[in-house]
This record gives sequence, C-alpha cells and structure tokens, in this order.
Amino acid sequence: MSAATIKDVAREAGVSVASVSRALNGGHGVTAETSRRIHEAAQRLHYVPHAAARMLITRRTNTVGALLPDLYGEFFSELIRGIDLAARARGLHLLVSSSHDDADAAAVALRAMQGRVDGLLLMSPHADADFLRQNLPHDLPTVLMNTRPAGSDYCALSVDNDGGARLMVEHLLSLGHRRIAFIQGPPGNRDAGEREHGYREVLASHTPGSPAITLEGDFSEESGYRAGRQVLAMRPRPDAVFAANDMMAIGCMAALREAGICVPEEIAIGGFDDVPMARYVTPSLTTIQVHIAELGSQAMALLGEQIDHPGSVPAGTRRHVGAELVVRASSGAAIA
Amino acid sequence: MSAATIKDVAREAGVSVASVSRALNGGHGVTAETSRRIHEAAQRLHYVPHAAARMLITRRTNTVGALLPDLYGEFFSELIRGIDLAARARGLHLLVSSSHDDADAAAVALRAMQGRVDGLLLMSPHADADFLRQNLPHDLPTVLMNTRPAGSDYCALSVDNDGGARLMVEHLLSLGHRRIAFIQGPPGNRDAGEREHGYREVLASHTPGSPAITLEGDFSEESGYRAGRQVLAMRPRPDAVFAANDMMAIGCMAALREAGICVPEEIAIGGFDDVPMARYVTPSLTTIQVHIAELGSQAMALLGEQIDHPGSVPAGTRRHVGAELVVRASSGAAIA
DNA sequence: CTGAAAGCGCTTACAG
DNA sequence: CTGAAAGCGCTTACAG
Repeated sequence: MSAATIKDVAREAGVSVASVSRALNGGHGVTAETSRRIHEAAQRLHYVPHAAARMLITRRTNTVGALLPDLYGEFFSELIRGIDLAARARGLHLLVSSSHDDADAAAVALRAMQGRVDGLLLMSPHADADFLRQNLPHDLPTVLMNTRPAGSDYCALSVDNDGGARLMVEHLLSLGHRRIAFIQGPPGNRDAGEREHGYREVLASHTPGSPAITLEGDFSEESGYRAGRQVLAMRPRPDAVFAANDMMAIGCMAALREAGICVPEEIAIGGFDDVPMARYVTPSLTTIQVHIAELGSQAMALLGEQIDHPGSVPAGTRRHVGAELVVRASSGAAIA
Repeated sequence: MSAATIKDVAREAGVSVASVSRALNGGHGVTAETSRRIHEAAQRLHYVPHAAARMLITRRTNTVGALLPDLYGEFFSELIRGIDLAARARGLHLLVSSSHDDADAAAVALRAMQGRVDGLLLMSPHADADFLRQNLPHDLPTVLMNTRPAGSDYCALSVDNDGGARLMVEHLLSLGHRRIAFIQGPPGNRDAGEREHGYREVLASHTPGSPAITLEGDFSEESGYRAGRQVLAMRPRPDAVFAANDMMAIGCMAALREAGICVPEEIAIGGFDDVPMARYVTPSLTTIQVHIAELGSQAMALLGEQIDHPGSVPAGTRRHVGAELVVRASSGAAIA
C-alpha cells in the first residue's frame, strides 16, 4: 500500500523509471501525454517518493535542524513558531532538538543532525568556538541565535539589547529624570552586559551630568527586590530605575511600594523583555519589547539564503532583531 | 571534511566497508583489535554515517513526526516539550509540522512526512476518519492526540475530561453545595461535551436531589460573564458554578463581583484547565489541572511501542491522561 | 573473523 | 523525447 516505488509507477504507466522521475519532478523532457499517464499511475498507486532515497542522491534533505536549549515557556514557544512559519514558507521541514543538559549531550545532538538537515539553527549555552569547531562540519550552513562565541565566524542573529536599553534610557531622560539607576543582570550574562552597555553609553553621551549608578542583580524578582531596598537607602535617591529585565523591575517596585514610595510619581521604573505579566502589575510596567518570533524567522531567512546560494552570506555576518519601547504607567510618561 | 564516507574509513583502517559497518554498529563479528583500528580511523576522519543512506537500507529513520495545529501558547509549548523529552529518551528525532490552515495543507504536510518518519503523532481538527484514510499509509504507526474520529481504529490519547469534571463536582458536593450550575463550552466541542457529561453523571448518581442546571457559553471570558449575569437572576440561585473552562469561570466571577456577591462565601466557583492566570485572580480559582506534557510523553510512549513491536498495540486503543483537582480559594474549601 | 557483491529507491548524465 | 546504466552511502546475507 505505502510500498509503491518508482518502479511500480513505471510499470503501471508503461515507461522507464527515468521518465517517471522526470515527469514527477517538473515534467521537463517528457511529452504532456506521457506525463499525464505517469501522473495518473502515480495517483492510482498512492505513490509518494521515498524521502531517504531522494536525499541520498540529491544531497538535499529539505530539512533544517533547530538546536535549542529548551522548548518550554513563552520565549521558546514564540521562537519556534517564528522558525516554523519561516521554514514552512520556504518548503523546509523542521527537525528540533532541545534540552541538552551538558556540552556532551549537545554534541551528540549536533552530530545526529548530520545528513538529516541542509542547515542548522543553533542556540546553546555550550556553543563556544571550540565546541563548534569540534562538532559542526564546516560546510553545513549554520546560523547562531543569541549565541556569539568569540573567534568563530558563523552567522549570528541576536536581540538588539544595546539598542533597546538606549531607547529606555532616552525615554527616562526625556521625562526629566537625571539620576537613573541600573539593576544589573547575572555577572557574565551577555544580554545583561549589552543592556548595561547601552545604558552607560546614553548616560555618558547625552547628558554628561548624569552619572551611572549600578546595582547588583541576577534577573530574579528577589534580586530586584533587594536592589529596590538599596535604592531606598541612597542619598540623593535615584529618580528612576532601569532594571535589566522585567522580573527585577517588578521586584524593585514591590520594595518601593512596601516603603510607601509611589511609582511613578516619586520614582519611575523601566524593565526589559515585556513578559506577559508586565501589563498586569500595578502600575503597569514600561518596558522594552523584543520580537522573539522575528528572531526565529529572520534566522531562518538568513539560513535559507546560505542554503540556496552558498557563499552569498559573508562569514561572520551579524544581524539584530529590533527592540521596541512599550510605554505604560510605571515610567510616568502620561504625567510628564 | 564532513564528506568522509564509510569507504574513507575503510581505506584509512585498511579493512573492507563491511567490517567498518559491523565495527561501528555494535562490533559483533569483528575482533577487538580490528574494531579499535576502525574506531580510531573513524575518529580521525570525523566520520559520521550518512543518515539518508542508512535510512534507505534499514527502512528505519529513527525519527517521529508530530503534526500539530500550532506551536504557540502554553498548551502546545507543554505538549511539545513532553513529546520531545519522551522522544529523546527513546533516541528518536522529532520532526514537527504545524499551522495547517485547512485540510489540504494538513494533507500535504502528512504526505511530506512519509519516508521521513517511523511513526506519527497527530493532532488536527481536520483529521476525520475519511481524511486519515486518504492521507495516512495504513502501515505507519500513528497515535492521535485529543483527536478521535469516529470510525477509525487508530490509537488515541486524550485528556480525561469526564474524570476531571467528576472530581470538580464531587468536590463541590463535598462542600455542601447542592444547586450546582454548569457553564457549557462551544456547541459541538468534544472536550466541553465530555466535561458536561461528567458533571451530569455525578449529579444524577450521587445526589438525585441535585438537578442539572446548564448555561450556555463558548469558552470565552465574555460568555462566562454573561452566564454569571444569568446566575444572578436565577431563583433559587445556584450556590455553586462549575465552568467548562477557566476563562469562563473568571468571567463569571467578574459578573458576581460587580453585583456584590462574595465568592466563595455566597457562591462557589470552579473552572477547568488551570491556566496560569488561575492562581492570580482574586479569589484564586479552584480548577482541574491537566498534565499536558504527559499527554505528549504518553502519546510518544504508545507510539514507541507500536514502532518497536508492531502489532503489540491493539487497533483502536484508547488511553487517557489524568486530570487533577487543584483546590484554591474560589470553592471555599477552607471555609467549609 | 573478513570481504566481495547485491540492493535499498531514487536522479542524472549519456546515448539513441 | 525516452531508456539503460551508473551511482549516492550504507547494511547484510553469502562465501571463504
């Protein structure tokens, strides 16, 4: 039933397998009449070309692999959807692999992709330059997502953390705030570092009068709460706080509320990420929204270019997906 | 570089390709010394067997396909994670395909899976018995998820809507409520229908004195709100409301609150799904939690059985994943 | 234990 | 336009 091969179709149509192949792949080099007979035979036999055989001979799998740290949660959910839609639009299948606890597991997953995919989308904390050299065939088109090992020249797509942070700081400055504190992310975290970089740059260049004020944090709500307590103790007190992510901003607001400080009247707050909860907290949180689905779809587009036109994308190409300021109540924009 | 084939390894190790194949696939039928030489050669050449060639000859892809309506949102996020983890545990790759707007698109996706997968996990609103007959080769192991077309004998895994509803009604009864109203889901929706069935059964059998009271709804928060308005107008008024899903329960609570009715003191409320918001609303919502990830992992397990031991799973096998009562404030359990 | 050979299902020069 | 044949990279009886 499902075992019909090209031979069966050839016999049924009374032609050679070569003609069947030609007729079914665009129909070049066969008469319309022959093609019709072949298509009818194929239909009758419920013929579906065997994917593996075709892969073997054409060296094309029409499949891309996505190696992700996880599949769960809003971030990955959106990411994979962006990838999936873009892949489908190009007629590519999607092979996913996730949850690699350590570098070894990621390496195994990476090697297992070989021969199954025409290209790779890769997001992994284990993917340093050395890891990639060891486990990636150099001729396999690959796009790194939010992963940029120094010293490797793979294409990479990342969130524009720097640009997003600039938007937020400029927004706060525009509202008249001058003492703007920054709650940092985990030490060594690249996203957090880039956000801090944007924060420092804007303060330094736009208004030399505003010194950078940094507080330690680790992306957790608790660390934001602790930072909020520190803000309360500072003299002079900051008039705005920009947290490297939303959860810390929310924790910080909780600390201020406990102390009877009004947000945004007394202190303005900004976050980063636009998590779903951001619009539900009180006051609703002004933050930076990142288009995660776009991260996926643009990475897929970049990969598609490489697959279709090898060499068309220069090694080491870097692209960013934009971040957008979402003004809500916590920054007090309506009041200013 | 990545082009090393079994021939290259054979030459490098000074043996035949047959020996290479044997050594690399378990090592049966080769001396330890030969095997060692071959493994070394393979390592030196960064040899990775070509997946397509292996698929072609072994008729095994070590891949399962998952056809889903979407990938986005909490439900699918959890589902696909359950599938992914279970697949990985069995050493199977996962090919995903989603967002098929119509039956034709789903059919194309289904056919494209052929030859690429050893089995299929399928969730689709388009999958009626006729559709499956047309587009599924009958010898491809398949498990339906929350999709049970009448007249087909595929294996199916579903959420235990009936059991979950029973738990909720029994919970409300145990708290002393007798006039328990039910807010229905969209007409024709199977999940909603099964929940209503469970509701009716428990009322009928456990306490003949409690009549079923149903209100129309469509799973939306607004429809829950409208049902809440109706509840307010009823005489005698129900002392509990069981909504077929959480969003309607939340809408219903909003209507009661507006009218100054206290939940749970005056009317108890129960929902179904345990959406993330359920714990954040005031009062927090007593509801039925379904283990979505388990739906995925159990479906994968059932599929794995079929792949490994063809015929071991009787046609038409039905299984359920459990639902669990989550008691929060809205049912007033602490008060009773 | 080891190797030569057939064959999985397809595509694509190469002749005719 | 059409077909016979080679070959993609692998596995597996079949001999030795």
